[in-house]
Amino acid sequence: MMPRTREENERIRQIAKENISRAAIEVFIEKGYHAASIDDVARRAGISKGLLYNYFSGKADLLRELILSRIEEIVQVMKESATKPTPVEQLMYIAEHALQNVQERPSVYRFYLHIQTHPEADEVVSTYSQMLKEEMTRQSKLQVDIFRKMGVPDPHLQSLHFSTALHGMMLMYATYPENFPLPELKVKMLSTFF
Amino acid sequence: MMPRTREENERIRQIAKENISRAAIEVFIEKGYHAASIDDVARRAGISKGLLYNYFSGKADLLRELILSRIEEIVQVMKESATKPTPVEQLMYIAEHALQNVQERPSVYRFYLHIQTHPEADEVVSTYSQMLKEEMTRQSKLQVDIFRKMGVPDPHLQSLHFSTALHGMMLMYATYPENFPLPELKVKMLSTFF
DNA sequence: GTCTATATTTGGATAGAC
DNA sequence: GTCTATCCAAATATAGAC
Repeated sequence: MMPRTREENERIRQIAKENISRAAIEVFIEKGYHAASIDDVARRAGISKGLLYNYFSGKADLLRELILSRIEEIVQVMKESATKPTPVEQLMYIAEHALQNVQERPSVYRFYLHIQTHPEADEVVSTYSQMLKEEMTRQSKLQVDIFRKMGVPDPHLQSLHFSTALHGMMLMYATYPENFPLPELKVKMLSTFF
Repeated sequence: MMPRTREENERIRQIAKENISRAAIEVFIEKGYHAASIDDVARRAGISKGLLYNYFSGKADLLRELILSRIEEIVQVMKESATKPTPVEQLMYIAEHALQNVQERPSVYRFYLHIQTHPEADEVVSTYSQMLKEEMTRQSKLQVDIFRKMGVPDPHLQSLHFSTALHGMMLMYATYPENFPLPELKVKMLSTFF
């Protein structure tokens, strides 16, 4: 039997890591970051607690991984939106994506909102939550540019107004998924902007 | 020396309880419910851990107290709004109060949002968070009635639209207090409704 | 009423066998 | 690579002295 190459080993290790990450977000969503134990995550991933430490240095490291992939996701969406031809289409893309996302997986949005509202004094969580916040600030600057290209009077204020409406909807839907008519509200909201 | 009456004792006990509750919300806001320890709360209240158990049956009981007082606050505001003569004034009162509240104490709003986004599987927190959610649902029904009195075409949808905008602003301000021009956005938002 | 000391539990992290 | 057994720290809760 051929010995495995270094790359092959690396790939296998990567798959194992992703399996654990997936288990982690499931468990964190269900029980919350603090209430979830390493053992919960390991069991969900189908491995032992000891082995988990072979892949992650601890619970904080698991959270870090999830936050980084969330950031990746956000950056990706903004990049995709930039490929659209007109500013309005770009903004529509951002809104559609955000709302579709929360509609499909409200608990995921809930989780990151939960993390974002974590008190700053919690060193572990707040470090990573800070990174997420900074990325969103960066992306919101890009959004201001889009409004600027549209030629509205006060692009900065208009952009914040847009984000406010969007996040309001996401928050409401994530909190009351069963009673919130997202499609109707979406139409109502977008029609006030475009 | 006169022996203290039962009422007097009760009053003293009540003051002690309130002191602990105050300490609890301070500590919970700073460290988060899970990360905060009973000992943290006791120290903040200036008493020993043992004594705290004389007043509260545990950490969950402390949270319960805080949630109940938050619910009390919400009910109070809605009652006050009902004394205003016209529907528009009632809604303005609700909005003004909510925004003033988040502006004065963003961390308090943050804390309750953090609690509200807590996963349902956490039996302790979710029981009380559920109570808060139910009260907000109750109050939102009252708000629909106000819009109905205004005679708008779809009071239910319009009321949700209003709440969405309001909560969006509160969320944005609580998340980015330094960069969010609340007064300007408030004017912008209210002008689209009235 | 109040505190100190202690019992108990939980869970993060490590060591060592296989 | 993987698991089991164990260590250790932290935190809840209680008991008992003052």
